[in-house]
Amino acid sequence: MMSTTSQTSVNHSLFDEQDQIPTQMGFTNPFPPNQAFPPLGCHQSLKSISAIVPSLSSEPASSAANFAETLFSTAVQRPREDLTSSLVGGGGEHLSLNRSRVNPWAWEEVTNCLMSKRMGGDDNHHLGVSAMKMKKIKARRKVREPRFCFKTMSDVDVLDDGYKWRKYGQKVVKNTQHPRSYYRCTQDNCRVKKRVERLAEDPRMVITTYEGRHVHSPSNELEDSQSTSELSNFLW
DNA sequence: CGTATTTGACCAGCGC
DNA sequence: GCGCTGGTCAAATACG
Repeated sequence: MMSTTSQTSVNHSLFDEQDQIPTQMGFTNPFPPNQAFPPLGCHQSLKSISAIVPSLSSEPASSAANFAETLFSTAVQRPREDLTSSLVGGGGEHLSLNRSRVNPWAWEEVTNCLMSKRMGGDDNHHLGVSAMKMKKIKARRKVREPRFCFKTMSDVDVLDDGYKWRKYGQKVVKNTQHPRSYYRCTQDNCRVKKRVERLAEDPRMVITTYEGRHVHSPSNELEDSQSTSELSNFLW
C-alpha cells in the first residue's frame, strides 16, 4: 500500500514561476500519482518532506530523512548554470528546486533555514534574519504572501492536494494559448490562493502556483488515515 | 434551490 | 501620465 507510492507517473518540479527551467536533483518522487507535491511553506518544507517521506515511500527512513537536506543543500550550493546544465538526460521521476527571482525572500527563507540547520542554529534565528530581510523588501515592493510553484506532468489541471478550492477567475495571459485559472481555498478565514496553468512549451505540464499558507488541515479524507494525520501535522 | 463555475468589467502595479 | 497586463470582483449561468 504505502510502498507503492514511490511508483508514480507524475513528474513534479518545484521551480521558479518565471524561469520555468526545472533542474533535476535526482530524487525519486515519493508522492502518490495525481497528488500534488505538498504545498509547503518554505521553512516548513525541510521538516515536512523528511517527515512525510518515510510514511509514504519504501525508501529506508535514513535516506528519506536526507531527502530534504540534500534537496535544499544541493540547490543552495550549486551555481545556477550548473543546475541548468545538469538537466540533460532527466526523464525520470524527479523532484527539483530552483531559485526564485520573483520571490527572493522565499528563496532566502529556504537558504537561511538550511544554513541555520547546518550551523546548528535555531528557528528563531532563521525567522529573525528572514523578518529583517522581509522588512527591507517590503519597503520597496508590495507585500506579497509567500508563494512558490511547481510543475506536474498530468492530464488533469487541478491536482488533489487535500484542500478544497473554489475557482474565482480565469485569464488568458500573454504569449500563452492556455488560460490561467485562479482558485481560492474554500475554508473560512483561509486566504490561500493558487493559480493553475499549462506550460506553453509543453501542454502536458501543469504549473501550479500557491500563495499564502493554510490556517487549517487538508479537508478531504484520504483512505489512509495515518498518512492523512501525518500530513495534517506537518503541512502548513 | 443552493452551490460552483464562467466571463466580462474593473482595478492596481509597472514600464515607458 | 498613459497603456499594458495580471489579478480580482461579481453578475449571469450551469449544475447537482
